[in-house]
Amino acid sequence: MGRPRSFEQPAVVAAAMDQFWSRGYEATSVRDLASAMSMTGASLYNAFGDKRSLFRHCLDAYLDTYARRRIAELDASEDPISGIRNFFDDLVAASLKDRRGCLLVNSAMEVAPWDPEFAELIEASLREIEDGFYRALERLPAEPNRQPYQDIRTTARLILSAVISLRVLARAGGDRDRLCSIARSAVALAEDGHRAGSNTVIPD
Amino acid sequence: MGRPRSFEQPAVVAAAMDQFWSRGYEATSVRDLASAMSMTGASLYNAFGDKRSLFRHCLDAYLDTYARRRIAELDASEDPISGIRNFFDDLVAASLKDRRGCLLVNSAMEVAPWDPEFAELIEASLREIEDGFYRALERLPAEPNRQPYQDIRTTARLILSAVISLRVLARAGGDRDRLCSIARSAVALAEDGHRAGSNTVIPD
DNA sequence: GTTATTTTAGATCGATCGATATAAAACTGA
DNA sequence: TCAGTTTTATATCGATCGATCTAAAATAAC
Repeated sequence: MGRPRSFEQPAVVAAAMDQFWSRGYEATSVRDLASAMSMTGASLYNAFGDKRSLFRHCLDAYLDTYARRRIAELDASEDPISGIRNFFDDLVAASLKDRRGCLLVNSAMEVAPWDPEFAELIEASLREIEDGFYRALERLPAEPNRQPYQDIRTTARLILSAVISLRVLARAGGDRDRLCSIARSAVALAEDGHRAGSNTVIPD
Repeated sequence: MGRPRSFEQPAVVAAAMDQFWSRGYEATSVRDLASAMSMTGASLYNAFGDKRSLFRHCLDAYLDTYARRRIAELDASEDPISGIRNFFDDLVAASLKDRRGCLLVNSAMEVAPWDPEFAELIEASLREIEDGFYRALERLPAEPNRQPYQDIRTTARLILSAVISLRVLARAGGDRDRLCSIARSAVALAEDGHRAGSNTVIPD
C-alpha cells in the first residue's frame, strides 16, 4: 500500500479553490497553490496530475459547496417567491462580505473562451442554476394580481443574468446600492411576471 | 530631433488592445504585444513605458472607440426608447460576431480587484455608461400607458447590469436566445418603467 | 526484518516572463 | 558634413513559469 498521504483531499482542494477564486487561473502559480495547500509541488502533481486537473477539482468543489447548495435551498423553500428572495438576500450579503465574486462567473470569463471542455462544464452549471429558477417559477400558482408569465424559461434566464451582473459588480467593487438594485429587480421579476418579449430585438 | 518613429500610435495601440481584449491582461505577454504591434520589445518599452501603461492606453482607446461611441449615439437619438433599442440591437449583433465580450467588463473582473487605479477608472467608465442611460430615461415624456419610474437612477443601473451580463454570456459562448432575452428585458425596462424596489432586500 | 509500494522533500529542468543594456541606424539642426 | 538626439534591433538580464527527476521517508504485506 505504500506511504499514506499526509493531507486531506477536501481541505487542500478548498485551499486551492480559494487561490483560483481570488486570483483567477492564469495568475495563480503552482507554487502559490502548493504553498496554500501546504504541500510540495511534487505531491501536488502526484495527487492531481497537473494545474488544469486541480482546477477542475476546485470548480467541482465550488459548484457543490456554493452554487448547488443555494439551488437546493431554493428547491426546498416552501414559497418560491420567498425562496428567490432568500437566494438574493444571501447572495448580496455574501458578495458584500467577500469581494471575489463567483468562481463560476469568473471562470466563464477567463477560462471558458480558451478551454472547450471547461466551457461545456461552465455552460452546464449555469444551466443548472437557471433550471433551479425555472422550477421555482413553475411552482408559482396563478394569482389575480400577477400577470401570467409570458415565458418561464425567459424569466429564469433573466434572473440568472441578474445573478451574473451582481457577481461581476461585486468583484469590481460595486457598492451595496448597486447590488441591492439588481437583487430587487430580480425578485420583482419573479413576483410580477415580466412583460419583456413584446418587442423583437435583432430579427436576423 | 532624432530618428522618427516608424509606427503610428493609434494603429499599434489598436493592435495591443485586440490582444488584451482577446486574452486578458495577465495572459498577454509583452512578446505577444510586440508581435501584434509589429514592434520590438525595446521600442514598445521606449514608447509606452511598461506593460501596465500600454494597457492604460488600450483601455482609454477602447472607451473612446466603442463605449463612448455607443453612448454618443444614444444621446443623439431622437426617441430615447428607440435609442436604447438600437443600443442593444447593436450590442447583440456585435457580441454575436465577436466573442471577446467587452474589454471594460473583462477588465472589471481581472484587473480591477488588484489595481486600485484601474478600479477607479473602470468604475468611472461604468458610471459614464449608466449616466448615458440615465439621460435617455430623463428625456422620456410621461405617457398614459406607462407607469411613472420609481427611480430613474435605479432603472439606469439595471439597464447597465443587463449590458454587463449580456457581455459576460457573450464571452462565455451564450447563444443568441440568451443574449436577446437580456436585451429585450432591458428595452422593456425602459419602455414600461419598472416596478422593482417595493420589496426591501438586505436591510442590514 | 525484508520487500514492495507510495508519498514525501529538495533540486532542477527548459521555457518564458517583464524589463533592460548596448550599439547600430536614421533623422534634425548647424 | 558632422554633432546631437531618438529609435531601432539584438542579445540578454534575473525571476518565475509549469512540470519533473532523484532519492529519502513511511507505510503494508509477507
